Amino acid sequence: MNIHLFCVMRVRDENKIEALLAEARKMVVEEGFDGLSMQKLAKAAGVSPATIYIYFKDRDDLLIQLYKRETDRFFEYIFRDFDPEMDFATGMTVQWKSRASYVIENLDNTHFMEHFKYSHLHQKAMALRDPKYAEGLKRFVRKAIDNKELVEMPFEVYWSVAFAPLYNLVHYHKAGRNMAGDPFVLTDEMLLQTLSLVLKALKP
Amino acid sequence: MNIHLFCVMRVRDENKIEALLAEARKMVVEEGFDGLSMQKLAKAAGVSPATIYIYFKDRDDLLIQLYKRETDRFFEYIFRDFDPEMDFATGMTVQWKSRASYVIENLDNTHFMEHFKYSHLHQKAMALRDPKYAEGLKRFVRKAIDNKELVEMPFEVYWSVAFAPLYNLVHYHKAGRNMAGDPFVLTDEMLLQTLSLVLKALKP
DNA sequence: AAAATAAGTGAATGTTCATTCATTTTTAAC
DNA sequence: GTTAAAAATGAATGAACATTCACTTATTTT
Repeated sequence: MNIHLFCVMRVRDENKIEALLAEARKMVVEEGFDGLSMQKLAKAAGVSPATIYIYFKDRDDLLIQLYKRETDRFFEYIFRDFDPEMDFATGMTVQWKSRASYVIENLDNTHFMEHFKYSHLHQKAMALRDPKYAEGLKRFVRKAIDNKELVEMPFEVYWSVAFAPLYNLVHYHKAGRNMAGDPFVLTDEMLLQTLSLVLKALKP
Repeated sequence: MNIHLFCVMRVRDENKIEALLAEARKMVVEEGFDGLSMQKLAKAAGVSPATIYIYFKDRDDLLIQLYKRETDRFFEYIFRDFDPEMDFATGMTVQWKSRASYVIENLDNTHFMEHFKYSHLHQKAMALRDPKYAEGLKRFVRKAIDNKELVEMPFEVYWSVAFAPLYNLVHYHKAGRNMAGDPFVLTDEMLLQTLSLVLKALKP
């Protein structure tokens, strides 16, 4: 074994990885998981099919890495201004508005993340998640319940009441239609009203 | 043209259609849309691949027909005991509990419907929907707002606050895990609490 | 500039895909 | 039991699929 073994090497091209993942996301959002083929992806990203396999073990690995990257970016953003020690109303508002602005500004990324949650790869991908963000939110909720700022409830009930309505509205917005097929555009006013309804539900 | 043209004919085998759709749903739920191939489906349903094309135009048509069948069955069930003329608290409770019991008892069907909503076929499938159910719910909401039993809000905000938390909880339940990867089993108590939180949010 | 090594490739591999077609089977009316 | 017509089929088709491999290119240390 040579001491220089890890020194003589050409650098990984991060731009290629970026391009591949961005194109893959676009293809999945536009045509579904069965619309993502490795040869079409290679062409769209301007590389050879073989190059994909330098950076990713296989197709599943590429999708899992993409999901991990998307969730990392998402969590980093929404926890930037959030502190579990905030009082409940402040913390909820910060957390909710961060999520809202991220998903509105990143409709494709959000669509991909939500779509991925229904795939059989989701289980495998969850194992790679950094638990620190979920832990922070859990601590925030536990503290709020202890302080009587939040009705006592399981964490999953809290999460579902607090955030599921937001993602549902954004899904309509991305489609441009509501559940009945009517045209729909999400407004700031609707977002603020939804937040206030959610707070009303959760506060004692 | 012969008068017997429409009399001499072999009957369509509804069992085959049932078997095909049931197996297709199972394959999509277990392996995703890219896990559904026509040859594997034919084998699973015990027919020849060519037989599928007697009943369905192509793969997309099969998926769209399946989605239509699932949503029809779902809406028929949840509107069975519901009447738009009910007062708000009663109507909401009936509607919510119907949805809850259907989705809990039909986890695979629900998973398929939710998954399908993120596919590019969803737009096409929505055009086939009978609008009568959505109309009933809209009338119910309009009347509740007029009667001051429900805060004034867009229909989409109402729907999202009212029902999105339920579907989110059921998604965790089906996976057996919450968003953080912890084991999760949905209980009746959680369902009832979620309903009461939602009612609190919506009532003036 | 030579040597070393990873990055990158185009063409090829064998497989699986959706779909079709020539043919046979089943059914129901006569 | 003959006839008509749809139902059903197995085998075949060509396209598209994920992945690999022998090879070339680029980069850095020596």
